[in-house]
Amino acid sequence: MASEVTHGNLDQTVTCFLGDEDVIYEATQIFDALSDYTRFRILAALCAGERGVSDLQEVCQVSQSAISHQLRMLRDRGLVTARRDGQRVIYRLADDHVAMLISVGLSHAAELTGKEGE
Amino acid sequence: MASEVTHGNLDQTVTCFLGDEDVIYEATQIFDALSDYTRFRILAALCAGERGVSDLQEVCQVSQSAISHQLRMLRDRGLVTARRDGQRVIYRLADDHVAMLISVGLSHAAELTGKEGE
DNA sequence: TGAACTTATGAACACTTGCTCATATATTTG
DNA sequence: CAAATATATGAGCAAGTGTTCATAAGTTCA
Repeated sequence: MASEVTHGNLDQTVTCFLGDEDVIYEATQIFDALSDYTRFRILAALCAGERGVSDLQEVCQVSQSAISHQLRMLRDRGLVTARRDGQRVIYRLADDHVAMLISVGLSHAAELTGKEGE
Repeated sequence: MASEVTHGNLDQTVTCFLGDEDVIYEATQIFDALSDYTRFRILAALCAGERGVSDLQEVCQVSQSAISHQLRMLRDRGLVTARRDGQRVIYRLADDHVAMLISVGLSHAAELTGKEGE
């Protein structure tokens, strides 16, 4: 039941940044990246560690081109970084903010869906 | 620095639900609701407590129709509930999952933007 | 160098989104 | 009831999105 997440002064944190357009916009951009099924799966997969493009392609079950386009967007937005390893390109999360949000989002989604991980 | 959020077994939570299409879809829907500037401001405003439509309209600086359309979407997705009070209609968050995500999102956005609330 | 393999990219397209405009519905007051 | 106020809704549209298709670019190996 309920997630293991705790957060002090919730309302304060929110009202604190409510007037700051930049911060709000940045927040919506992060959520936007997480709002697509393919991208969400990419990022969720990367939570467990770095992955090659072909691995991600298999996990997400979409075309190579589709994966590559989405990876580009995630790269452009600074959510993932890439490095080459021979013919392959390995992706990883740029930081753990995203992993945190995915975890929180999944927990709550599970709760709403009535599958609150026993 | 860093947010006050903590979360046990992050990777476990993620990999636990990674195979569950329904849960993943539900998660993307939540993030989608938070990915729009207007909706985000609506929800962030509601974090501080219930608000009437005209209040939200003023906070978000968009037309009455635009606010109403977005509120409908948030209602349809179960993120907010409404009650009538005379001529007015008062909205509030359906649960605190959303407040939590907004809080986490804002904190991280602030950090990325270099405004990590001192 | 030239295949084979892997990833990236550009164009095109169907589909979605968030808004505006006009209008309908609901509530209060005179 | 009629007018005023507050909110909701439907149609329409410009802009954005995620995919596919074709092709380019980078890497390895013979």
